[in-house]
Amino acid sequence: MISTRGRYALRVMMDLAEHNSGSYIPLKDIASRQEISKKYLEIIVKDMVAGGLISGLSGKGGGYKLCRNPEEYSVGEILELMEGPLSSVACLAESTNICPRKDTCRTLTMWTEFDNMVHDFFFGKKLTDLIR
Amino acid sequence: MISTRGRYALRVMMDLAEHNSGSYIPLKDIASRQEISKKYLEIIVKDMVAGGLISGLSGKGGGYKLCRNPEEYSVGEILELMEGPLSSVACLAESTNICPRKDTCRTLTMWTEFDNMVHDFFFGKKLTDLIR
DNA sequence: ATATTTACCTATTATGTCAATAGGTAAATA
DNA sequence: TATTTACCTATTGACATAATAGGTAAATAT
Repeated sequence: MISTRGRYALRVMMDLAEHNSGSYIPLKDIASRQEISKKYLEIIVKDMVAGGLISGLSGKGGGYKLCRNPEEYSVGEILELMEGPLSSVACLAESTNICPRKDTCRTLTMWTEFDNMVHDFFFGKKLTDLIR
Repeated sequence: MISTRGRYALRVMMDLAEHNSGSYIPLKDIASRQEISKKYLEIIVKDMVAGGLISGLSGKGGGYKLCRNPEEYSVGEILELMEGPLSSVACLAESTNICPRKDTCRTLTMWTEFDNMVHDFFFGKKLTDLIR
């Protein structure tokens, strides 16, 4: 299930896309518009900067802004950055995580098929599709 | 992400389907074939009985067996019983959980569309599709 | 220069879930 | 009556979630 990390990140991205004037938007403004604790958003937004989704600038006139055009962001990349791999099962989440049952597993095909479907769905959806 | 509860339940169901002679199969046998802790399986299997997936009989000659033909079980109902609602977000998991933002939420359509896709996928897959 | 604004950093906390383990009771059969 | 089996209650360690708290560094306006 998608947690607040992913959901709030999407809302921050939508907020930034709607106020995409080129200047930086203070987190204070985003937090008050979205009615989310600013302190908690700080943690989330920090990861979004580290992940290359947005850029931050300190000081007066500072804040956050998008790094690219809104249509160039997929929902999938935002969710995956915040939530980790969008995998249905642990053994498909990381290549290092090798299951001893993988050669005989009767469900692996199903999980793989499912994960591909999920991937296509979320990476096909763009940030602009949400704003409409 | 699907936990051991759902994954182990699927394996128990597949095991029962493959040894579906009409008689009861002791959990001891299932646990040793599947190489899963019998003690842990007890918890899982108890919920499967309570949920009407399988029936249990105590005493000698007892154990567990399917209530229906294998092709009459969908993967979705097994997973949903063990994992709870297969919802992507909390506000779609239970009808009692009403979000104050539901009338203005820009992502609700996406989550609904996604959940429908997931539902169709897992309820379309039958237990017999896994055994093949 | 200095005050102000803002991002950024580290730490802590309460609550809950996951994946088990442990030991016992009740039921059914040989 | 002994044995086998399901079924029941309780506990545990590890981890994740959703925050809160207080401080530091950077950039700008005056």
